[in-house]
Amino acid sequence: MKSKVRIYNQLSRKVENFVPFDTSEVKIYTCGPTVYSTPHIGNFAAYVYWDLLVRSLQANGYGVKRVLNLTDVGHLVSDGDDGEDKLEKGARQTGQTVWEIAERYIGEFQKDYAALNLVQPAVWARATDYIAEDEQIVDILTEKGYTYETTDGVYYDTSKFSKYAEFAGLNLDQLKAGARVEFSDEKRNISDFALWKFIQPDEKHEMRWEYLGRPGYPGWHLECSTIIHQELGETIDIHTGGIDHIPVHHTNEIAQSEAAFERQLSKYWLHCNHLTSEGQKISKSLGNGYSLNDLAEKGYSPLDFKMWVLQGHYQSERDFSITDLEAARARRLKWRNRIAKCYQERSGDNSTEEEYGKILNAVSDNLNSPLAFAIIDVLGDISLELWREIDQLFGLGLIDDTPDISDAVKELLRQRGIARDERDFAKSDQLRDELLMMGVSVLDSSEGQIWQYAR
RNA sequence: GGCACUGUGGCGGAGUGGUUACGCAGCGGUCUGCAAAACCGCGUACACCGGUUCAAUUCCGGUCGGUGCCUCCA
Repeated sequence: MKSKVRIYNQLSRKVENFVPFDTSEVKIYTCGPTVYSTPHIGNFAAYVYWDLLVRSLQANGYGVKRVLNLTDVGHLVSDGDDGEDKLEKGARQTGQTVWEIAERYIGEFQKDYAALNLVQPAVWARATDYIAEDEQIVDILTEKGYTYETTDGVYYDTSKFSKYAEFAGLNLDQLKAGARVEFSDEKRNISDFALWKFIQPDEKHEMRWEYLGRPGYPGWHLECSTIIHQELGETIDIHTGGIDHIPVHHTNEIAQSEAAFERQLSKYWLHCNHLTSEGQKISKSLGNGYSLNDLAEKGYSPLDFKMWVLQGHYQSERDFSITDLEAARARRLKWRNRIAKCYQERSGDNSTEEEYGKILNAVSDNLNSPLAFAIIDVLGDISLELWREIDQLFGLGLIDDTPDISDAVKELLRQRGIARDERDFAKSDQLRDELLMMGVSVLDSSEGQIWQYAR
């Protein structure tokens, strides 16, 4: 009944058998959002994929302790001097404080997170709650000789970390050739990054902490190293994030943590690919991309969107479109109406534990939910029990959204049945319309009436 | 410029050295007061050119195309 879990590991660039340090507590860290704008479908696709990771591990009997961070510290828009802090910018535009901005978007994010029926992490870690620990890590790195100071901050000297380029397969010599941004003259190496930023006397920056005798704030890679160390320890099982994090953010995280603690940061690294939206790249700076709210206005539930996400694979490039969302919605409705059929005891149950095993097998093989869905599609009549397990595995809210119909609706159906038996079609059609208004469609089969959800 | 990924039928999307993926949409049929659903059937996909092989969509090489990262981003 349990399956062998296999996942792609960026470290080896291969699909590997998953062997955790402790099966009762698999430690997972997920890079969370920067909370300065309304999250879009591209952001959420990532959390849907990682939700499937957590659920598939749980379905295979593993205990999971996952930490998800919330980047509520503003960071520069770019690495250059012209950058503006994202949170500070949002605050300036709305007249709110940066703290209010962070609070607002954390609320939005967590609301959508729940609407997508995503498994709650053990810890929601806010970057600003870990400033003292950030400073400790900078101190450790400084003691070990990995840092140097410039006029604008404390930098990490990447030339001191010999395997810096390994993780992403970087060609450091070639980086500069195609770089589109000017780098500070004070940096010793092109790939060096700020661990801590100083706030200049003329600089407006609401979020500030006193460190090294002057006001400043942490660099944007530091919080993940800090939070992992505080909440999960020196080595974790799985680190997840977006594909964009490989060359910079995760590379820097490894450099920080492994230099400071001299232990491997994570055994497995998973990255999801990005979404485009109707042919166009989604990015925060372009401001495109639907929010879950936008989809709701078009009549699609968050779980329709989740269905769409899970119809594809986390490592492939996906293009989101409303047409495809419609296909996902139709498929989900079809599944829900197979559940509705269970309430009506119309058929025998063909499902077995072995069939659930096939589904779990597919998902356990590097999160192949598209294959799992195909198995479900052709399974025929499934018991309510098996639907519960499927629901548990994917978190699609199939059963919650498909309750048995009320006694009042059942009574209307009964009346329609009588009218039809009496060949009073005017009345039966009228009752059918009435039921449809209530979201229930009635079909006449050779064995009598069948009801389904119309939406 | 460097590195990485990718090219499957109308759309989406798995997978495989030789056998139906699957979903949506479409067409035909069964059923039916009508409608719908369900069920059955259909369309003859694997960018191109070579190579390996008894056999390639599936392996190898090349060509062409698409995308991402190197700047915030999942």
